[in-house]
Amino acid sequence: MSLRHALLGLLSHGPASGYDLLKQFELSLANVWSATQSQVYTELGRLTDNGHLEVSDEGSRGRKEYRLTDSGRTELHHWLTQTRPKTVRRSETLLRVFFLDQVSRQEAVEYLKGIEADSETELSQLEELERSVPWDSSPLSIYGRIALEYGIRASSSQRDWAEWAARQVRDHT
Amino acid sequence: MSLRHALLGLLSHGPASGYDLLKQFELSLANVWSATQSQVYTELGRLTDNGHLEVSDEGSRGRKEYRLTDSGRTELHHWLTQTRPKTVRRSETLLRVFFLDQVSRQEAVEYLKGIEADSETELSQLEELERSVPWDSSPLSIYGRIALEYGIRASSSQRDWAEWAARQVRDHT
DNA sequence: CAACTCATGTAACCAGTTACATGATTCA
DNA sequence: TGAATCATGTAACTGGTTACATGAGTTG
Repeated sequence: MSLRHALLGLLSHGPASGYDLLKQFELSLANVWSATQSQVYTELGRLTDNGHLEVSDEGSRGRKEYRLTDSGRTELHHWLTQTRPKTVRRSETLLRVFFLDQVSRQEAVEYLKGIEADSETELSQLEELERSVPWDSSPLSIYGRIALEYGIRASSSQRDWAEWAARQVRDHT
Repeated sequence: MSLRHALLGLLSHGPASGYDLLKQFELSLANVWSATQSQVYTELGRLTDNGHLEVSDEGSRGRKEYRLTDSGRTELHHWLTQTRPKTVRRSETLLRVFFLDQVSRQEAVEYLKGIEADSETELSQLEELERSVPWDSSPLSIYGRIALEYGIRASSSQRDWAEWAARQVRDHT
């Protein structure tokens, strides 16, 4: 369960409300981990119950500000250093490739060209993002830049693969 | 819900039992889509109820063989040509990168070197698989080869990224 | 004062995992 | 005859999505 750790991680940079955290999921974390509103509020409740977080302030409009406890910080550190990320082996894109023999060759090429176009679009967006962020030498900047670079390399690699794959199918005699 | 379409896709190559399909998930589909035993049997029941599949034979030991109906074939074709794969934006690996500023620089480098090693291992396994399969010019071979190539490119790209990232962190003054 | 944003909470549902339960057939 | 394999089914649980519900403060 990584949502728990995403929340602990975000709160390691300082206290925030559920609403604040939700914005972070939509903005900075959008390409890395998604979370819904109901999920965030529910998990904040659980993390408070088990002592990883505490409500540090209650503001207007029912706003509650959460702060990481020592226990929460320990849990975050443990997750970062003592556990290995589990890779999810589930790609809808690739699953379809497996069954492309069920459609005409032209339809298969169209599918792969669609993937190529989507990857190209994503790549452009990430490159634009890279240009627009004022990178400095702070830790956040360094690691944010590294995460972004991952996305750039991944979408570029996927674009090249899709282009190659479409050619394989088209040229196949 | 792609498990449904994975089952339709597998059955498009001919009738099979739940048990047979489970083997396919463990072998050929392992790197693309995973499914558990309970999931497969439950979904086969649902697909039979809604007419996408039919029980074509009942063998010994309670074995039931399922066959794709016209309705099922139509659904598979529709999924392949009329719907776009949705990309899951959820990477535990990358989520951790986002919070690496919470651990020492040495721990961060160790984490990234670990990713590099894991990607390298995966790459070797996929390359070994590629060498061991007797590829021919059948549709299954063509598309299987394309799917495998995706994995090879992805793990190679991830390895390079992790190596680069570790260097960024180590050399950062 | 209407529209918008801030802000939280919960219920119902869907997909996927783990675990339990059972029994038939094959093979050494 | 005991172990392995074939074969299916279901219950309990976890993580994630969609939808509903409510209300306080801000801004034009």
